[in-house]
Amino acid sequence: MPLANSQIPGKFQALLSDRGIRLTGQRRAILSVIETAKRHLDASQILRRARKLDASIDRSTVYRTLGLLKRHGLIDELDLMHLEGEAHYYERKLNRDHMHLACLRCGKITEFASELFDALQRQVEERCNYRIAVARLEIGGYCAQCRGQARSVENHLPTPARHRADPGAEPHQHATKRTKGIS
Amino acid sequence: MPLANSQIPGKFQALLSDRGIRLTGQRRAILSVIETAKRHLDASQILRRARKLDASIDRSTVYRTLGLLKRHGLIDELDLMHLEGEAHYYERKLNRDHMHLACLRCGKITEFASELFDALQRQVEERCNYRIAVARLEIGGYCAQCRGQARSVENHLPTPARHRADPGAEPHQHATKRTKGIS
DNA sequence: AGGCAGTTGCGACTGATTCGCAGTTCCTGC
DNA sequence: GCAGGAACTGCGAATCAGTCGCAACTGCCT
Repeated sequence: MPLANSQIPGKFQALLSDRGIRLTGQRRAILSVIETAKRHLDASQILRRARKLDASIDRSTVYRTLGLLKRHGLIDELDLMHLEGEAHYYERKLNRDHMHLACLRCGKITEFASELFDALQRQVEERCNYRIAVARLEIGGYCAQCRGQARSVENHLPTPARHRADPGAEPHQHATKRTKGIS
Repeated sequence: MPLANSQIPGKFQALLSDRGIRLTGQRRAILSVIETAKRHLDASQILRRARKLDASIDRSTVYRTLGLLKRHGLIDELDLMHLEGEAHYYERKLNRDHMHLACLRCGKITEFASELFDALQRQVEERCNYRIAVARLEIGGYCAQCRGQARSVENHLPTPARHRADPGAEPHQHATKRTKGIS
């Protein structure tokens, strides 16, 4: 789910075999699912789609392949503020680091890249004497559309009103719900 | 585990009762554990410590209280790059937002606040028309100490060396190991 | 002091992810 | 092309974090 869709299909395969990693049918299927995804997918969604290409693929293979790609820095793992469940989401790593904004009300995910973010990373490397491998900036908040609508957006805001009990717990969902569970 | 230890003990209690939230013994115990923690704790560690104050406290109470504090914006939830397991870590929210650097080799966590980070958040609010509630910037990389030592830090780096199989999977641990599992 | 809404402990449950193992397959060297 | 072995896979069971329903309990307001 890149900002610019500048990915050469099959690039993953080339990269992996260049590194002496075996290319199996299952891996090819999983890679192609990730490479062609138009939105962030979690492991169970990747499994479901990969099975359309190779019905025998197993859950563990998906997890093992995701681990492999992660270790090789080809994909990024996201939490997307855990808007629904604890699953992780994956996207192919792009040239440009970007952050993810998750609307706590509607669940919409927005991506945003910025020179300031790049500069911040350079500052960290310098000032903290760090070599950055992955930088994950995830923001939870309220999008313009949701702020436009009525209803309490008061959570997280410094509203020291008396006798106001626990604010609403769950985020509303006008975004697409997905079927849960893997396999 | 704040940058500056400028927390007034009992502040949480006051804040909660100000908001009409009932202060039970269990909550007091959990709050005090979080307020006095010198490092990031996950739910099971919080439970273990809270039980020293009130032996009857249950796992679910810890989770429910953490949820409460989160919703009220009194604590932040962190992943710390999932260096060990999938548990979340918690820290009391401070005035100043800061990022967390996790060394992928030794597991050390470093905190860092920066005007650039603040500026970046302002930019996001403006350019994306967003109201930010939580901003979580987590960085995985290699600290100076670990880079000083030998051994492959090549993961994640663009090293298209031929015939190099899967890079080492697990991060080494010279940081304190913890016992896993809750209750 | 009394009452009850808000909390709690318990035990069962779910969903995500991992693991050991035995069978299979890709890739290399011949 | 083909054999051999390391790398990979599917399977089933296990683990682990976190959640839930329910009946008993208790702060806190009046």
